[in-house]
Amino acid sequence: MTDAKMPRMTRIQQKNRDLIMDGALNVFSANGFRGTTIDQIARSAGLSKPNVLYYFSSKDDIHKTLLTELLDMWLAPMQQIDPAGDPMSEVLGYVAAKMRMSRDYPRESRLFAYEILQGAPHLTQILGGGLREIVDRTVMVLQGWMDDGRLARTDPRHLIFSIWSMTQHYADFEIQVRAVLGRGRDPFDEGQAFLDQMYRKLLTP
Amino acid sequence: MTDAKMPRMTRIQQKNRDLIMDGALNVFSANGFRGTTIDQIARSAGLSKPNVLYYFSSKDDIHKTLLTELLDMWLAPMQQIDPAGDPMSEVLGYVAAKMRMSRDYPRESRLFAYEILQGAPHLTQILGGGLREIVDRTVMVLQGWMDDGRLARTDPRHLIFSIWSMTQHYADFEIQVRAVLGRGRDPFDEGQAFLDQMYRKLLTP
DNA sequence: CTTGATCCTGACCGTTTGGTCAATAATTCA
DNA sequence: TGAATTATTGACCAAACGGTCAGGATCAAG
Repeated sequence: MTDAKMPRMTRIQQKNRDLIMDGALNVFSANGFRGTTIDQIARSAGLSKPNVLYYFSSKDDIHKTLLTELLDMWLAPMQQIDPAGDPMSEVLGYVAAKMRMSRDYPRESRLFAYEILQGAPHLTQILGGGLREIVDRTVMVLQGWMDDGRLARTDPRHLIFSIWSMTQHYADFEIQVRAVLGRGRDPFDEGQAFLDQMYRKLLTP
Repeated sequence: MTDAKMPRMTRIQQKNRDLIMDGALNVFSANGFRGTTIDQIARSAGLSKPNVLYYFSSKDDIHKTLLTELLDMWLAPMQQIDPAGDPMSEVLGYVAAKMRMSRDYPRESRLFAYEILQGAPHLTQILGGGLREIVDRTVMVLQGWMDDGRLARTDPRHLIFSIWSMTQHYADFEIQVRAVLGRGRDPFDEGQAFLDQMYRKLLTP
């Protein structure tokens, strides 16, 4: 689904577009859209500014492409929840997966955080459309488990919000977290342990 | 502590500085620091750009002043936790207070969210200094309650992180929350109910 | 090697932006 | 009232920024 749509893509095109996406992710996630210049992206990608604009028509184009390319990967963990699995394991597994995302892909987390904060100018369709459907599907699964008495009753949608906010907090506000915890501690390990305990307690029937 | 330090402040100065602070809060919280122009602040305040720069020396100055002026108010709820009060009520009261802040002061929430996301260029001192002390004090109180068996054991610092992230999520990512919930629902009321239930369950010994 | 397509860049352009300043208006107060 | 202080603004500047373009370099294929 990723690259099959454009068979006529040179190795150079492939490589440079990848470089630009990575550079753009660096800069956008650190400075937001308005705080990012094409020059910074070019420098981070190791290319010249006009060369960047040879592959993408505008800064907006880069940003939009980056968001849409990363969205699937970003939402993947929720879609891997298995309705046939053990409820507690599935939920805790999802929490752990999201926590791993925050640790391993903080740039992506911040990129989306900026976008939503900004009012999601490039994601409005997805927010009201695809995302809601994905959430609804998960809500059904959770609701089913609760109806079966295999999970304590809670509002499934706010449960999802809580997982999103708490896991992404460790990536988006990492500086604050580290400042409060001090040195020599691993925010992600500790956070993972805390969340595991928290959701086990909350969701045990 | 707020205005007593500068007795020689005209009514006009007082009024215009307030207008600028409010306009700046509007624009900064919506667009972030780099996404904000002095012209936008001036327009939102109903003043001209040079007039804004008559009261503040630079855009940076406006931003810094705004952050420091709002910080106390932002951290107030945590300092109102009463070590002599009932543990569960105090914690749930704090959660409710933070939730009310998200509903009533979403601009402030987003302002700080942008700042932390950005790497807190204007708050580094406060993050490593004052904030940590305030948190430490609260951590002591919580730890005491847990040691006395009046609250279930958890990591107090990560408990605080969870409260911050979940309550502020409803302000910072309000667009996403509303998109997922759909119309006709009150995110803040529902969120408050969810959090109340969640923390009651988590913290009951 | 030749040719056509792809790739790359220095120089450039118009606009936006943070900030300045001299001049004018309004306010304060003796 | 009148002088001194404070408040306000249009015009302006230099730097930064998004984006363009003509022309040259590189590459793939016959």
